[in-house]
Amino acid sequence: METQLLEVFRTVAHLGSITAAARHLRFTQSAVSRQIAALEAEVGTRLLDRLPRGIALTEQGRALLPHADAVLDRLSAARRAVDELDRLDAGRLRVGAFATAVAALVPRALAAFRAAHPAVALSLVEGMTPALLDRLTAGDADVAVVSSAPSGPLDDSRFDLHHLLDEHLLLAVAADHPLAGRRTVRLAELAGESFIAGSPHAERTLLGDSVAAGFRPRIDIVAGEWTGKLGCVAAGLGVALIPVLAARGTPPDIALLRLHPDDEPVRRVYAATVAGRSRPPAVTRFLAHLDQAAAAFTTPL
Amino acid sequence: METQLLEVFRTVAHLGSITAAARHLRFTQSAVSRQIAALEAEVGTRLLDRLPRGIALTEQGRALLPHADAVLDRLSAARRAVDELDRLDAGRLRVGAFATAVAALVPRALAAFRAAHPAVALSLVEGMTPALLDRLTAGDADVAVVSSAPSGPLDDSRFDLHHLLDEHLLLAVAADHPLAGRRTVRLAELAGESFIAGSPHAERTLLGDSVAAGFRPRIDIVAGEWTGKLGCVAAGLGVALIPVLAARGTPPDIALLRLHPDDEPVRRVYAATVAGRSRPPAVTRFLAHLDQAAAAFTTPL
DNA sequence: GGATGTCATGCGCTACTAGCATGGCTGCGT
DNA sequence: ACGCAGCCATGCTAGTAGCGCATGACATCC
Repeated sequence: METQLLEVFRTVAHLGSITAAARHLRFTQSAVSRQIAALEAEVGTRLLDRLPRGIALTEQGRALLPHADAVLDRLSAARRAVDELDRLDAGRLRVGAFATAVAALVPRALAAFRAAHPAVALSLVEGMTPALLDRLTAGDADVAVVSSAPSGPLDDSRFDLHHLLDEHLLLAVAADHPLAGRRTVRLAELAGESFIAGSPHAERTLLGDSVAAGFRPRIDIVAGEWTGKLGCVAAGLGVALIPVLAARGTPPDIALLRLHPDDEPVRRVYAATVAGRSRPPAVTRFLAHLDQAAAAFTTPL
Repeated sequence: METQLLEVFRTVAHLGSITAAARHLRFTQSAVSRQIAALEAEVGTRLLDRLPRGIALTEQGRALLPHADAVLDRLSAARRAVDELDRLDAGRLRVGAFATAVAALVPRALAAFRAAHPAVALSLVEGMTPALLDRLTAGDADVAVVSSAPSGPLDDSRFDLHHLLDEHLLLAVAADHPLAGRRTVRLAELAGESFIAGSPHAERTLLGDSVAAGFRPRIDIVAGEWTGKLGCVAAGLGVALIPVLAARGTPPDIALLRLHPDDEPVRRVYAATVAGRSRPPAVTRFLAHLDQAAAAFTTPL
């Protein structure tokens, strides 16, 4: 029972005439007549009584009509559903992101996205890069904002990596620190400084890469949150490295210096999607907003 | 969006593979591949991600799938509905019949019909022949059991008349009446009898036709119901004509005589349906039961 | 690294279906 | 009362859509 036959049948039933239905559907009368005949042959019964003036539904025709209506209505609903998805008038977007990205980059992109496509349901999960990638492959997230270092290159061929930005590291020092007036600084100059880091083991901190190059920071204070680190820095307890992405709204008692390019560990930030799978429209669109948000973090310094 | 495409799409989605779906649907892989491509072209989006091992639904595919399921399910429901109607596993039968037919003929036919097709909803309306025919044309009844005389020939070309029987008239006399032992009687012999009839005007009674032939019955008692008439007859108040159809379960104090064929007014009983319209399956089947029931009223005398 | 699975696609053929024309039928209007 | 106009069915023809048979590209598994 092809839908066109049902469409024709519905029109004929509604207009009460094969000829009228043919005109309405831009067919010839013969075509419609034959389509009705085909439908009747398929269901094995007469659906219409041919009267001298038009047609009338038989019992079976009356039984079929509401089903035909329902089928055709659902069909257009199906089309609408897919179209809405394409036009981002519906659907969802499940984003995963690592902690620092949730500080500003991802929220800004999400805000811009929601302003443009308010009908799309958003969700955001913070997590570590490996966990985020697991979510991706499990189908629990549509896109994950992840970073490459220090956990090693994540060029796993199972993911499409859309490069967003290279995250620069800033050195936070107290506003009255001798280095506070400088624009850039070299690691070597910091040999005597006390570092406030996320882990007592230098290898697991933002300086992990530099350790291999021979630089061993002195870590006296361990703090997990950026706000805590900055508080220690402001109090003159030491210096800290913070990624640009986390350096939003730095208080005035803190000065931020850029590291010399040669000393800077490379932390590449990507938006990852599952390789081989086509990106849902919401993801494609969201990537553009991510790009825009990322641009705001690469130019200012 | 033709239903075959949806069927193919559903199978592919369910089996996770175009090749598997092709096997399942008895198509070649190329055919299925092309049908999916056609569906995708029609909705304007990719519905499947082609993976090295089978396929996976895209966001749009996931959105379409439940609709496809619903459409196909409804489609088979439609087919079932029509089939049930044809097999008399559903539907309704609305019968109209004149008063005497409701006494026994129609109830017996209905009972037999219901025994054979319990799923069909039955309804029965009693009425006069013209009103019944109006119900038919108005579409409020499916079949009407009507009688031709005395209201004149009803060969209106708007109806298909299925002849059921010629209703014979019986003369009811008291068991101790002089005529009680006879098998047949002529009208001329009844000139002196007192008639119990439905109307004081002989023209409007069952003898209406005979009036034209010169027979004028003496009507002393008017009774509308057959039971009332028979009561009067049994009490020796007179004689009465009753149609065979109403002579069911006659009490023992009544004797029934047949009129001489030449004196008998012809009352032809038909099952009428609207001309030009195909008969619903229930009606066709019911006519057979009516024929059977009618046979029981023609043979016994 | 060959073998085997996946899906896409060019090619030829068939079969469906649309249009055109005609014919039969019925009811309307003159 | 009779022709006419409208309705639907159908024989015929042409275009095309869709199938199967190949083959090709690609990735995985043994």
